[in-house]
Amino acid sequence: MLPLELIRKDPDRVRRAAELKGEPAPIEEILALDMEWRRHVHEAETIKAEQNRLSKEFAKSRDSDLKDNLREMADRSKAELGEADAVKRQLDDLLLRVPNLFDESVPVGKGEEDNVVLRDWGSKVQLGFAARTHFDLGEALGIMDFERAARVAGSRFAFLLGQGARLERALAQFMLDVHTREHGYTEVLPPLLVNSASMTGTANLPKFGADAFRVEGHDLWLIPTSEVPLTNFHREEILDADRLPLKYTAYTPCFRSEAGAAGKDTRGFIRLHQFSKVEMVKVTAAETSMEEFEKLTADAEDILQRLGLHYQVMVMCTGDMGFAQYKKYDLNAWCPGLGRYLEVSSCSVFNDFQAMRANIRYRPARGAPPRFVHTINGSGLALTRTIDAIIETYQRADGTITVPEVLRPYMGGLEIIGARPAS
RNA sequence: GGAGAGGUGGCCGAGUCCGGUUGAAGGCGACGGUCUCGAAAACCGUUAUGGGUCACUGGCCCAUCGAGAGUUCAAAUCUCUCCCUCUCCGCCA
Repeated sequence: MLPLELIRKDPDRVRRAAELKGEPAPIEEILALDMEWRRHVHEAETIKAEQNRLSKEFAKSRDSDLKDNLREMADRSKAELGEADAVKRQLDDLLLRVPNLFDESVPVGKGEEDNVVLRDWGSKVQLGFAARTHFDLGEALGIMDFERAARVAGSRFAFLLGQGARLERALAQFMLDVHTREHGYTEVLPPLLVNSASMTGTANLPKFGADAFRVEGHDLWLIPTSEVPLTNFHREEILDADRLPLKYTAYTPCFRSEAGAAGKDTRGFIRLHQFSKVEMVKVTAAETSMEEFEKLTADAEDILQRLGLHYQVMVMCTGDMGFAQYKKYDLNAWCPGLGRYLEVSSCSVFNDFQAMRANIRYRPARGAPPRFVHTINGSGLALTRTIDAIIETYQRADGTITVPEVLRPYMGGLEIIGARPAS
């Protein structure tokens, strides 16, 4: 969330950012409620101060007139405080619905069409034959099964089998190894269910509850991304500055209801209720967040490059970057079978927007007052779609798939998926 | 799941029965100072967070002892609900 102080001092800036993001922001209501809240708080505290003073006097005098007077004061201060709390609750709820500001470098735009490709790496693979889709190849090879998944769970689920399942395991190992050994991240195996406070901390609540799965009868949600447990790991903490930046990575399944995505990407291993992802999360000091954001993006790109996948880096425009993000890059990998790029990573910097919600602070120097940390996260990478890009990029004319060299050690030396045994 | 014990400041730990100058003793740690060539020891001092307000590089006030509600003039202390931790039993991977 944004500091109330900022909305008081510079409401126009907040209004403009919300407008360009295409998000409604209840600034007028907030300002009105803020005034009302402060009026009640001031009144309540004034009465309470006097009541506290006289109460000490009563402890000595036991004067019955004074007691009557105090009882009346207690009623009044309680009533005022009740009013103040009620208004504050409304105010806080509205504050959680105000979108984040965005960085100067973010292009202004309305939607997808206004995103800007910053750079690309590699080039579209020349196969020399008609490219097939990953789901076509995957089903033919018996490494993907959508039909049985529909029977066992429902639409938007998939089975990976045999060398396909192994491919995902290999990718996860490979990514985690690179991030932990070379990029300096700490590997985490987090809870896959989190409470509402955590979901609010990362801004998945209150606005986006419909996108996640909730466990019936419990205050628990299936994580839509491990960003939620990783970022909330330090919720309600004050960290020492010399510990920053903290860097975490986790391989987990992610669960999304995909409400509102009806009819979109229904074919293939693209938009599922459950998919897995290696996530990277950084907790940084305010001064270094933009730099660390670029580095985190580079860490994700490093994986794509080692896998030999052609991709582009796209900076999301104001209208497409999301409610909570301060700046966001999407990494899109080329899939020749689909004939389009698939988003395999989304890297975002939030500044203190999540930190304020999750109340994660750090002490810049000894004795200095605490400040909110900045949080950053990005996929490094989404496993499912990376598998799609690999299958489509490394497909061979006979429908088998070459295993990218960096993955072979993780696949027991296997070079080709689907090859018939030599015997 | 059953029975019991407990959750207090950066940490340890009093206080809770018998409610009141206790935002909280004492210890440890950390920081500043005295001493010393320097260090250690000793001694002195400092050491929570959020918020409101004002004649604002400071003062005054309010809140916070797991969370929430209640009783009371007054709650860390009494009552209720919830959450969490520990021990034992049961059950399991």
